Amino acid sequence: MAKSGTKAAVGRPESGGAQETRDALISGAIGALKEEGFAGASAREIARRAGCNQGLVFYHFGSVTNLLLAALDEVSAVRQVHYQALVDRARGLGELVDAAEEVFEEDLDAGHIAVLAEMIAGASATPGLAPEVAARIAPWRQFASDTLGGVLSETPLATIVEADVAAHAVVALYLGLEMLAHLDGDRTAAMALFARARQLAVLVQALSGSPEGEPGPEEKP
Amino acid sequence: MAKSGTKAAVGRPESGGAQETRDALISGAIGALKEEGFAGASAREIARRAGCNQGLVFYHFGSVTNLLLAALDEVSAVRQVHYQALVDRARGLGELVDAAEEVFEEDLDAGHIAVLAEMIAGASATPGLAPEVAARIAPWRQFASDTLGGVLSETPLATIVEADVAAHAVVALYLGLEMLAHLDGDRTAAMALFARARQLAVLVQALSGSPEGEPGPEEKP
DNA sequence: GTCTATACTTGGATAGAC
DNA sequence: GTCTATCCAAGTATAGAC
Repeated sequence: MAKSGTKAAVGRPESGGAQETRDALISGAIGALKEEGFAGASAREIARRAGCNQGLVFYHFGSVTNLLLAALDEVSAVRQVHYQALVDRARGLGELVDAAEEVFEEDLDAGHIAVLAEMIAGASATPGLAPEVAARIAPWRQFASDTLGGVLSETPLATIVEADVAAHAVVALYLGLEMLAHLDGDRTAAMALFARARQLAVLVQALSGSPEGEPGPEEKP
Repeated sequence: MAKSGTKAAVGRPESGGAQETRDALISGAIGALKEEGFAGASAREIARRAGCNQGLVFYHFGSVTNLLLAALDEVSAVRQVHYQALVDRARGLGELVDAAEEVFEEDLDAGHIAVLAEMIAGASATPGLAPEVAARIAPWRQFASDTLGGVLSETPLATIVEADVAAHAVVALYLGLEMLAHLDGDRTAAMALFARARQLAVLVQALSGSPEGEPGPEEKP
C-alpha cells in the first residue's frame, strides 16, 4: 500500500485505501507492541511497520494512544471469537485445559497476550489510559468467569471457589505466563505447567464422579 | 538532600553524600517505575523524585537502564530477606499461603512487584535488557521452587506437580495479580483469591493426613 | 560530587502540497 | 487520503563551572 500509485489503484473502489491503511496501522501497532513494547510503540515505528507515513496515525486515530487502544480492541475481538469456538467444543475440565493450552500457544505466536500485557504495563505512563484498558479487559474476565462457572459446577471445587475468583486467577496466570515466556524467549516452562494442569483436571473430574467428556447435568440434549 | 551545603555537612564523613545520592536515585527509580511505568521512568523524572540533578543519573550509573537494573537489584535484595524470614516461620501449606498474602500486600504497597512487572514489560523496548532482567528474576524462581518443594513434599500433590513447575506458576500468578490490581487500583479480587487459596491449602493438608502446623516428617527437632 | 548549560536525538502533532 | 516538511516537547548524554 501507501506508495502504490498516483491515483486509486486498479480493482479498488472509489472508497480509497483508507480502511486498508487503518488495518495496516493496527497490524503495525500490534507488531510494535509485541516486539518493541509499549515504550517502543511510537507513531514512527508503527507507521514504518505499516509501510505508510507517520502522519497517518494522527489523521486516522488522532493520537498514538487511540491507535494502541484500537489495536487492543482488534485483538480482543479476534480472541473472543476464537475462544468461544474452542470452548464450545470442550466438554469437561480436561478438554478445557487442552483448549487453553492450544489457544495459549497461538496467542503467544500472534503476540495477542503481549499486546495486553504491554498495554497494562504502559497504562501507568499515560494519564487516563488505565480505565480504558480495564474496560477492554472486562469482557475477557467475564468470558473466563462464565466458562469456568459452567465447568466448575460439575466438580466439587464449585463449593469453595467462586467462578469469578477463579477467573481472576486464570487471567492473571495467563498474563504472567506470557510475560515470563516472552522475557526468556522460552515457553517450555509454561507448557510443562499445562501438562500438569491437565493431570490435575482429570484428577478433579475423577473425584467429582463425572467421567471426562460426558455431558454435565445442565446440558440440554 | 542535594542542595544541602557548599561543603560536606556536619556529622558526615569525608566520603561525601555520594552514597546517599545513589540511594535517593534508586528510590526515585523504584517510585517512578511504580507510578509512571517503564515508559515514564526517565532520567529527569527519577532525578526529580530523588531531589537531585538529572546529570547525576549518568554520573553514578552511566545510563538510565543501568539505574533501573540497580533498582531491580535493590528490590530483589530487600524481598529476598523479607521472604526468607516469613517462610522460615511458616509451617505447612496453610501458613505459607498466609505468609504469601501478607507479603503480597506489602509488595503491592511498596511497588516491589510493579518494578518487576514494568522491567519485564519494558525489556522488549531496550535491546539487551531482557537477559539482564531474566538473570535478576532467577533467584526468585529458585527461592519459590525451594520453598514449594519443601512444603509440597508433605502433601500428595508432590507426586503430580514438580516444585519448579509449581514455582513458575506461582511467580507468573504473582506477576499477573499485581498487574491487574495495579490496573484497576483495586486489590480485593486478589485478596479474595488468597482467601480461597487458604481454604484449598487446608483441604489438601487434610487429605495428606498431616494436620496444619504440625512439623512434617523431614523436620529435624 | 554536584550543578548548570548545552548538544543531539527521538517522538507527538500540525500545516499544506499533491 | 496520503505525503513532505516542520514545529515543539521531552529525553539521553556530555562538558565544564563550582
